[in-house]
Amino acid sequence: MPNHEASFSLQKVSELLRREGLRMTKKREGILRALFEAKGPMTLQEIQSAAGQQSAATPDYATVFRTVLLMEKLRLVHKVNLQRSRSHYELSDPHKHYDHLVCRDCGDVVLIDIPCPIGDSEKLIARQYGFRDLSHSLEFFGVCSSCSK
Amino acid sequence: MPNHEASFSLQKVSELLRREGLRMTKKREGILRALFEAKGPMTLQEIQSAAGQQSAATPDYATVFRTVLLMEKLRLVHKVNLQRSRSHYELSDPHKHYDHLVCRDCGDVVLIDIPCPIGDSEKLIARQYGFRDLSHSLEFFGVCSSCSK
DNA sequence: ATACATGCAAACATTTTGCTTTGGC
DNA sequence: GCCAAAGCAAAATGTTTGCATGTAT
Repeated sequence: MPNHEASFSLQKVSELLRREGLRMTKKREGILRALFEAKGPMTLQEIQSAAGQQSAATPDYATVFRTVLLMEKLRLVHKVNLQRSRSHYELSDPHKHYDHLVCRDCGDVVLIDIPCPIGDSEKLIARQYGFRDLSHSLEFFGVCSSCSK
Repeated sequence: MPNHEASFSLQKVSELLRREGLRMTKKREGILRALFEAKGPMTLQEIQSAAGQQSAATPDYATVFRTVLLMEKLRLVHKVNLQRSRSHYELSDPHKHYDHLVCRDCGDVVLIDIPCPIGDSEKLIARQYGFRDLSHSLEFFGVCSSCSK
């Protein structure tokens, strides 16, 4: 059984950082673990407190901010648009592509793992508009069943 | 030739407001015109200054904020996720569905009018997850040709 | 006359930065 | 020991609100 995790693990991130002359620290490890175990997109605050439970010491907010920024630059993490005041982040694990379904009323977020209807469009658009290195972000908004009552 | 604009005009918005006991004012008209004539998603600041050019007096920022908020509640306007610090807004004209292609480097936004591959998924998802009243937001990110050089 | 709409200024939330100290290699 | 990372606190940015004033009906 192929282990997809293996291609996107702390190990790998560690190596990636090394190659850039950067370091894998306890704090970064905690932050990454938090993201690995996330049930859905997280705010910086949520990442911070989840990271705190991973290892004893809760990282400073600025540390979380800068680490997530770094991961974003390395394209290991990306923002998710949930139409809220704070940003939410998620791992860019190529083996887990999730789109999101958000309740406009209570804000609940459901991960939907539909066979992504976008992959083909992506190539087409890249060619047509001369863009390269495409990715996309797809969110659905609606009213969930509890809020419909 | 059917006039699609007719179903989504100042007139119509005016009536909609009336029905809610609200008013169509000069300022609101300017703000709406700015949105009608938008070349792409706009920030509140951009809306403010474009509205100022529509009519002589530039509306206060708070007025723009509250007007856009109101239009959002009426579902005439929605936020677009461009992964920037400020929010961008766009008319929810049902006859013009645009998805966006954003350059990760220079931030340029291109409107793409592809035959939307999502409509079908929407119904499916609504049924499967018990959500109603679905809409979606789809953005592509990549590097544009100028930035590739 | 009565609300709704606006402007102005202040409050708030969140993100971002500067600088000092700590710690990985 | 050197340089990156972390912590702390302050600044910057963007959004939201309160209240007094203006204006449409």
